[in-house]
Amino acid sequence: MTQRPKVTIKDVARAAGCGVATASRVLNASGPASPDVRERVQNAARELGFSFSSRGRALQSSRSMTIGCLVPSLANPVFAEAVQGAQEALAGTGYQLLISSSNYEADADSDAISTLVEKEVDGLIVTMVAPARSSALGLARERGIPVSLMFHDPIDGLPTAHVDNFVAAREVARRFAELGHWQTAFLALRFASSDRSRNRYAGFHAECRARGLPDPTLIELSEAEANTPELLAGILGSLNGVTAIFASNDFLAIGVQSAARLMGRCVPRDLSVVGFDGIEIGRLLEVPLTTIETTPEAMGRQAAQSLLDLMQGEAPVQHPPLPFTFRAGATLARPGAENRDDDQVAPWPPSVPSLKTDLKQG
Amino acid sequence: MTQRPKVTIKDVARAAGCGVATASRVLNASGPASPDVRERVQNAARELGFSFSSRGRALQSSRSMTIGCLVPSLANPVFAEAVQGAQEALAGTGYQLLISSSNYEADADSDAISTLVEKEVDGLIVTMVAPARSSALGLARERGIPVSLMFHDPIDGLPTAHVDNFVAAREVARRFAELGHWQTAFLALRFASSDRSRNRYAGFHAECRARGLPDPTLIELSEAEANTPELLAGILGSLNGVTAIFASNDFLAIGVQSAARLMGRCVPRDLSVVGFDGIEIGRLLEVPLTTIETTPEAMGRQAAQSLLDLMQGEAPVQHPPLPFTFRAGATLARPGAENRDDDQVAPWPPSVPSLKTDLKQG
DNA sequence: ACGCTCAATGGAAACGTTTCCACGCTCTTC
DNA sequence: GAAGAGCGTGGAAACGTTTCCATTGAGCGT
Repeated sequence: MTQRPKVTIKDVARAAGCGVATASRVLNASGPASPDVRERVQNAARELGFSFSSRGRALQSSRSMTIGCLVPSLANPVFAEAVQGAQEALAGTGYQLLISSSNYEADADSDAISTLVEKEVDGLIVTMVAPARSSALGLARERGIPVSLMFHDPIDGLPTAHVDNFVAAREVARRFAELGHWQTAFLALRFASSDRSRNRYAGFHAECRARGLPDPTLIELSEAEANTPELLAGILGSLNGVTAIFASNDFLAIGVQSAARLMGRCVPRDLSVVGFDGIEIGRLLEVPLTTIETTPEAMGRQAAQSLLDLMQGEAPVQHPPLPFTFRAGATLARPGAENRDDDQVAPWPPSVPSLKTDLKQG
Repeated sequence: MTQRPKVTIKDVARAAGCGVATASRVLNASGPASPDVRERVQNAARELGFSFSSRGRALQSSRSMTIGCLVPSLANPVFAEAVQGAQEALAGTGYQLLISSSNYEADADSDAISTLVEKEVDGLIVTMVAPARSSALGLARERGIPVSLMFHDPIDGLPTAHVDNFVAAREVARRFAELGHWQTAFLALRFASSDRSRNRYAGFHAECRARGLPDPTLIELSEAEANTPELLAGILGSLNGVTAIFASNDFLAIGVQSAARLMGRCVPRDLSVVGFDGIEIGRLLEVPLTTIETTPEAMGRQAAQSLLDLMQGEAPVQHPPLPFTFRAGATLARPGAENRDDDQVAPWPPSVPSLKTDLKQG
């Protein structure tokens, strides 16, 4: 409780009977010093309980040893794990993570970037709504702050740690098709603000097309719909003829399972469901979730490592996408024969044809 | 990309043809200034793209506008949500969160605290292995750094945002007893390093005693056992006569469900399970999890608010525990009649009697 | 013995800000 | 008309470090 005034390097120097320059050299092992004075300085520092002020250091060295990290929300375990991964990669390097979250709002994440830049972080690890269009991010880059992305597709000079959503989604379409599913749907939560979700839809859509399947129905859910099985059941009920659903994340997929149960439809006999992300819990369900398994922690680690490289002055290098695996689970099966009969909705209209411009080029 | 040199307040002052003091006053609206010079300074600042250096500011004001936050791991959604809550409470105050995680290791969290203190954070929000015994935390307090805790029980002068684990666990015992359960077990994951888990066991144990039930069997799982349904099933198989299990968190409880399924035992008919935390996913399971629902986000928010108050110089005030609710779910029922018969294990020995010293005083 | 080299050392500037203080000016007031 | 009040202003110190540079003294070769 004794609010003793902060002990500075001057105090140490005085106690050791030498100049501050010498004290600094000794404590940093950054220059010559006689054994004698070295000893005195170290003793003094120990006795006074000296520790460097990173404020003074930051000012003088113009490095804050701090990295800004922006994600949509830590309440989403995918991002939380990524941050954890970044954090682990940074442990031992002396860098600390300054975090910020945007709640999936484009304005908020611009503000957040600006704030982090004003805090003079030495680098940025970012997942945001629209990194390519963010002027705040552009400003940061102009100021020479190294930036690495997570979860996004590569953008010009910005290394990104990502999984290939487009390709992964095509894999899902392939599995659906091979089992004989015909009419499918894609469930999205924040389609407008998530390029991940859009890329997944794009890949899914592309592969369906390529195989001559009708375009998948795109369904954008509100938060309320996603979290309320009853509402979700209502929506699923309106999908006549759809035998397989690709949910843009595992939570949604699990929600679909429970909604289906509510409707008295059996997964996977009456309805197949595939998720995305591969969260742990999906494996433990009574009917384990079929999903694309990704490694958010590895993504965070890679993003942090790329950033470290960048900060070392290396040229930006884009790593290949991180691997994903198709986790078989038990929510995917051939469509039940009875569903084929009431298949009267003939030419399924493409749901979001204008989306093409945003699509990833495979 | 133009690595233009940082523009400082001196540049602004020069451009506006005034002294730095005046420029500072104008830009901070912290003192008098004529409309004329105010105008000139603001224009200059805008044109030069000036923004304050928080380094210089921090050094001068001896406030870093940064708060250190230590949690065991962001991969645990309970902590991630708490951090998110803290973050939200801090949004708009100008404070940023510097995060660190210890991976549930006592040494790591001492190191982390030291690092955060050296970074000269203005305050600390902490969940650690043993806050009462941590010398690093003591050091931080000696230096006059305000500290608030999350998830822990109150300790002398430290405000903590918490839920009353002891009382909540007694509630679980009460429910078990009322339904006629006799032999119960408590499943813990990191018993040694989690006072939360110990308090839950203590409350559970105390209420069982108070009702004349045999002491619950305490089972400490390894990470591997917790995450592998097969191993978990083996352990459950050895629990003769136990009809109800209280798991120290929801993940464990869900694991028990799937292990039980593996063993051909039906939840809740053959085995009742109750979890703790109230994670969202538990609600969406085919058999919704019965659990104690807590509000980690609110905990984070409260911890942040307490810290803000502390930093304003207010005396530490301990808020009452945050509310929890018993979420009914569907994994708890009367014990099946058949289990009562093979009830031959007579006097159940108290499993961890020496634990008493750690118990919370109700 | 003298000058040279080189290691050890400390003073002082610099980093970018805020704030104290003193100075000068204008406007009021007796 | 002079004194005082009060506002606007800028110089300079301070925050804690690192680093440049000059100074000192010892050791060494001739």
